[in-house]
Amino acid sequence: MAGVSTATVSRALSLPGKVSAGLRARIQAAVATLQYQPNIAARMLAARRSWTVAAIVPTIRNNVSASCLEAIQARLEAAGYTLLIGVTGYEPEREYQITEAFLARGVDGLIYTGASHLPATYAALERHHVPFVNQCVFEPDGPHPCVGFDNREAARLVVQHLLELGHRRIGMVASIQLANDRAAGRIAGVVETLAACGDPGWRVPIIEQCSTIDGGRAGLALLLALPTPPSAVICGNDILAYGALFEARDRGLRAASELSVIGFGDLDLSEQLGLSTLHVPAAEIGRLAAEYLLARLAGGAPLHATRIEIRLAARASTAPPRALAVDSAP
Amino acid sequence: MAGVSTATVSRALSLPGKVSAGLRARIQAAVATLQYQPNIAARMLAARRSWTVAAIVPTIRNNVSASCLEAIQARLEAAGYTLLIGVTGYEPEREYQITEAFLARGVDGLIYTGASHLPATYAALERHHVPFVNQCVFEPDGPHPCVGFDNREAARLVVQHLLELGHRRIGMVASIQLANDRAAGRIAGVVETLAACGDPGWRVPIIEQCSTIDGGRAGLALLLALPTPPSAVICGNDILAYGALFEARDRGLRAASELSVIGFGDLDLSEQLGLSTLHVPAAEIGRLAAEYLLARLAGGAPLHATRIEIRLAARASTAPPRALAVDSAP
DNA sequence: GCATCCCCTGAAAGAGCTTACATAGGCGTC
DNA sequence: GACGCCTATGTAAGCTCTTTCAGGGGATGC
Repeated sequence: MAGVSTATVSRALSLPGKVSAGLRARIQAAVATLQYQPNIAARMLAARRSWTVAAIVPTIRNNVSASCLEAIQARLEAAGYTLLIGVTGYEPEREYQITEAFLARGVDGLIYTGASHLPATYAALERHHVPFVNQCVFEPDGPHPCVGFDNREAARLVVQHLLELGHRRIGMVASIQLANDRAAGRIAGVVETLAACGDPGWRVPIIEQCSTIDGGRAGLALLLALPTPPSAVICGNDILAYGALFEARDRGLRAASELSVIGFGDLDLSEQLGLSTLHVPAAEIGRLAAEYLLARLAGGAPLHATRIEIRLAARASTAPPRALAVDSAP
Repeated sequence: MAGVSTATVSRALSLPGKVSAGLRARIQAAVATLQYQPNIAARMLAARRSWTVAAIVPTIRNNVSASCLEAIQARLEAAGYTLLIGVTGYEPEREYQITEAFLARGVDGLIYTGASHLPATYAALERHHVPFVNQCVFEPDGPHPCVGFDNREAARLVVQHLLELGHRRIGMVASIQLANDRAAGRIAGVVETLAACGDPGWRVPIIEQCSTIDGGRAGLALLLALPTPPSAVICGNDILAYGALFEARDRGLRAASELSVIGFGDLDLSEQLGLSTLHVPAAEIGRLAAEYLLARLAGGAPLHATRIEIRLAARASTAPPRALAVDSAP
């Protein structure tokens, strides 16, 4: 209709700079009147490029994941890419299957959460020569590109907050650390910091639970049943912390001075519930992860590891333990 | 490698029944040793079928959406389809763009939330002859297939619950009804039911707010600033209800007898927060929406409209209003 | 004024699969 | 025993784009 070859149309659409202005206008007019839309399958086949990137996350049931995904999507779309989302449910085997499925679909890049993936997953990535990035972890010395923060260091911040408030008997309700390096990092951070700066006589009790409200409740219940229950509880994430908070409330432990609870992640509701927590800038992580991949896809060699600043959001759920609070009264 | 033609391989892979057992085994062995993976782009191009279905939702920031999506994904995967997710942020124009993008990608079917979409969106769907279904609405007489419940009827259930508790002064914090037929349906249901069964002297105040915690807080604040503030507040969804609950708490309105709040949706946290709400079986809706599409894709003519049963979850946030509570005391 | 070079465009060859159609056996039937 | 039909497999023609390569035409330089 524009009186040109298909080659020129193809160029006008994907490399507008390579076609003269007159032709480009004619082609665009024709495209508009014909409502022409390129067949993406044919484009993928011919160009060996899908303009598709996949993000594989353990869950979409929390705002941190959602923010992350939204940020990734926004950045990717601006660059003309489509986002595919995979949800593993924290199962490495499932993650591998999803990886294979996406690779078969010809995704141009992948974004993972955490750095601990099945060897088969890494092998598949290697075999297809597809770039990827691990988000929510920071391992500058590791072999894989990443965007995030050091979970041990984050845990240290949390512990120090509690130590400064005067807590000595500190417990933890962690999420299952098997196949979850972020959970493992947080546990390690708590243990290390307490070993270095805490009461030498205190062996920190750690309960691993599924990341649900009920998991948090059960975890706290177990901690409170100990002969010497802790005065402060660190939770592996905010969902567990909500559970702990609700369980404490139901047991009549209302004030933070009776039991301090601190979380990890800073979900939307955490501020409203007065939960002290480690704030994670999810949207920024997502955006930078997408940025990394786009740079790779454009042929660049972006920074291997990007560090994200985190900060502690101290709120009402943490306070000096009762004994101290009394001591320090005038 | 198996000594057969590509046609036979293709058949062995997609229509195993049409190939003899011996060859099938030979081919599968070859596939395994070569780690052969079909090129999906080529398959899409040749078969004019992408084995991809898209779900377009307003947001993924709540558990109802997430449950829905997970259920859709599970059902689709079982049938060999891949799910593409689009997020509109409640913007019809964006929804249209996403639709066009997915259509260009050759999706085989689409799942929408609600039934009010831009004419351009419906036109695009029509033009491509792609089947779709609207979930979370039930309009047996409407022109479009749907899986869900009648939002008016649901609102009626909520109003009746409050009326039965003895509330007469009922207000509403709704989500923005522009371009959101579910919000509009709920508002209409509240107004109608109250007009029919409520106090004739009471004109129900309705505040529309964005579906956020802060929206809920602001909405409640406005209602409480009225000359005759309501004794019970219906919220368009649970997020708004959380906001209302927090605002009420911060104002010292602790008991449901001072101010009853009821939501819509029944998110994970609602039970913990003691929020009365209309329970929506999100996973079932998602599963059935996927089921509908799969049936269409298989050439069938499934039910045009599927009704989902809903129920009211009465919890601590609703109670008889104070005056009545006192009256009914012995 | 002619040669050189560069820019723009077109022709044509794939990219890797599916599927309609052709073909070759195998079997049942009369 | 021959004919016909059915099933299993092969042949080859697409599906719709991208991209290499070649060529034409205009501008530039000497």
